[in-house]
Amino acid sequence: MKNNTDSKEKILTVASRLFQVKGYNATGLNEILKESGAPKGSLYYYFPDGKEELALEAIKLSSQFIQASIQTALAKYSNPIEAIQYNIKCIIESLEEDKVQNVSIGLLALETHLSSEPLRAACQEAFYAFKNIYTEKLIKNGLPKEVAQELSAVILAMIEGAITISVTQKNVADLIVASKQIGILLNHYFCDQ
Amino acid sequence: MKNNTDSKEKILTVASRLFQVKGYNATGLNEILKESGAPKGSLYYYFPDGKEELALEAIKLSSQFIQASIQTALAKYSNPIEAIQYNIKCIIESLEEDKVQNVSIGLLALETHLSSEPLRAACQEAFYAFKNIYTEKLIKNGLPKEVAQELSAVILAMIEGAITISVTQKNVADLIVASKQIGILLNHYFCDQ
DNA sequence: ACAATATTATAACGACCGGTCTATATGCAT
DNA sequence: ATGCATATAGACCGGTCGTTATAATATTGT
Repeated sequence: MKNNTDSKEKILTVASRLFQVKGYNATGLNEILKESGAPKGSLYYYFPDGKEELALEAIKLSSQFIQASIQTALAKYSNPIEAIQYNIKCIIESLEEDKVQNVSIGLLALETHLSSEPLRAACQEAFYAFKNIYTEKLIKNGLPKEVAQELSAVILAMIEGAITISVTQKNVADLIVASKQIGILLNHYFCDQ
Repeated sequence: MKNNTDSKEKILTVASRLFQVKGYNATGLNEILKESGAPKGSLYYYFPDGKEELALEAIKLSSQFIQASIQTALAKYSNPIEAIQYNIKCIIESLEEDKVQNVSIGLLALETHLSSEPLRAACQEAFYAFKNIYTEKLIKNGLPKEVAQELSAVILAMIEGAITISVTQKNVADLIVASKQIGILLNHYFCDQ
């Protein structure tokens, strides 16, 4: 029998967004159901292990969207500095439109790393995947692998941190500064080659 | 009547730690009371506006401790690069001892920025204060004010982001890398003077 | 049409939540 | 000792939480 309804997808889509924006602990299952219009029986039918299982799949879905965003942005320019700065520009635009969706899993990572090993591991994997996209872009432009890996760790950390501070301050100033300084730091590596 | 017991302080100290580590929404008042040994009546006696008021004071207390840590670390060396790297080294040591306490308010900031304006504003103020400590160190070492402000925004973002990723990965590799690259970035500014 | 499977629907449950309230205890000054 | 102000103690409340259970309904294939 084929799945002919959308309940699973609706639940997952709403959960993915709410978990990213409000966090795991501040998002209730009833809230997800209300917003998705799905029946409660379906939630446990599709996610029999409950909230944690739903969150695990939501993190994976979020990670895929974020990866796609990073990839799309990085593909816009062959120059890695421009590409990464464009990637940050896209994040800035999202935040300015009050869309905190699919730009960060930082909140989920911070709130679950001690309370749920499966969720921590999923966030770790997501961060690893994000870093890898930056790494590949840098390698493709001539940086040695170890340097590329270091720099992508720095880029991701700076973006995550700048998002945290920017949403708190309700302005994107720190992301703009981060973008500029990432450019200066990367320039140091590329122009010294 | 003099306060001859420590209930207010105990509540606040436990709350400060638990809110930082587990977050606001995952920490229940009954948990704070249990751990602090304080009576529930005292909680509402000292914090009549409830959980949010407690969290507000907890954020301020956390901020003071973090500021003190940054200041102590930065005072260890006159050279700002060494000082900031020492500051990060202290954070690394805390994380390695499984002490996520008084190193970051990132979790609190991310989970409350949309749900509580007083808490968001308190976190904003805290971030501003942290940045200011770095800014002053950089100015004292000859950087123009605007540059110093940009760089401290970057330093704080990188530290916050690297903490997020490090606790998720359960290793401090990204903080170590962040420390090194902050050195390289700052070197670019100081050696170009 | 029927059987098997998938999905829905929803009441109920125990646990926990933040907050309220009132009686009592404590501390201090007179 | 008494009275007043401060602080404690803990029962209670209505609400929400995540989960379970079960019956009903929908869907699909033969």
